[in-house]
Amino acid sequence: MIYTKTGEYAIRAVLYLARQPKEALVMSSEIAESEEIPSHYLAKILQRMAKYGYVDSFKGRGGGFKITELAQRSSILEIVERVEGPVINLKCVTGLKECSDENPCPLHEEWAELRNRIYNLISSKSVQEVADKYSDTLKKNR
Amino acid sequence: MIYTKTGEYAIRAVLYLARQPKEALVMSSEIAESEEIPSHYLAKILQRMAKYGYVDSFKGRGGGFKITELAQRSSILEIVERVEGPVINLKCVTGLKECSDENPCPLHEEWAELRNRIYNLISSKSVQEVADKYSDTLKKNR
DNA sequence: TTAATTTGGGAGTCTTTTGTCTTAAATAAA
DNA sequence: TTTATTTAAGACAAAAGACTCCCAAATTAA
Ligand code: SF4
Ligand code: SF4
Repeated sequence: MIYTKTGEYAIRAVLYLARQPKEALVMSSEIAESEEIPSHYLAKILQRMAKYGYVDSFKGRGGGFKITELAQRSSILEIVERVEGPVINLKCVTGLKECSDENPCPLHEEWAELRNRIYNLISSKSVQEVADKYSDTLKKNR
Repeated sequence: MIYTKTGEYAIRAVLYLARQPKEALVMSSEIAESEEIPSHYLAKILQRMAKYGYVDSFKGRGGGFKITELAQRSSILEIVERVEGPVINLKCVTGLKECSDENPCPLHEEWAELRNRIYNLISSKSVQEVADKYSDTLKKNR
């Protein structure tokens, strides 16, 4: 992955929630089972996501999580960056020391383009858009 | 980075060696200093690279390392994979669970293309080609 | 032969990430 | 009210990655 497990779990969870019927509450354990994520670990992540305002949480019997509007209109990149710390590891393929746009290694030109496109790929669409289109293909292939 | 520090250090070291005059020996400590890599840590990596046949090593005063032909004609990807274990983490931007070419998430099509291009970027050129072109730009900008 | 230098090899530490466990708080149902 | 359920919180454990240190082996120079 381009980001860490924690970030990946966060995205998978939030996309799972985005695919649920409106206002439906889903338990942490259900998400963990469906997405095959370590249950307690995911619970922690969801806890933090609740603080960040990406999910709403409800305790007690019948409780669970649901996605917020904030998360629905956020991009995948935004959520990942919030959850797993400052920036994403998208700097360089080689990580050479002496380099910049003026002093580029032979891979830089193509890499810079790819890096931009990746960045764009995960920041230009909202979570809800991605989730909806995904639901569609899941339905079609049934 | 797309790969780990260890892999990055290995590549930087081998590219450094590739830029040296033919048959020149360079001490581990010199590479470490130039490339700003923790000295003892790099020593370990070079040790392993010697086993893999990517560098030749010579002990004692006047000793050091030099790149082998194997490394010169290898790709960056090949060396990284050898040094830091099985495969590179280039699987997916989202890491969704239910997905394949038949059941793709909305990002898959573009991602698959980008993934291929990244793969290609670091596997199609030899270390020596990259190093030579890099030396050129370093010279020009002087 | 002795001393200095440089890599080889292995043990060990520190940090970050990942994952587990236990208990408390809130809520809902019995 | 009591019990069951579900999230909140925090301590803890395990694993991986990054980095350090020490001493042995080889080689060169004095
Ligand atoms: S020049 Fe660009 S591609 Fe090359 S090492 Fe620097 S940032 Fe990476
Ligand atoms: S469909 Fe493709 S892009 Fe989407 S999660 Fe699967 S592998 Fe990744």
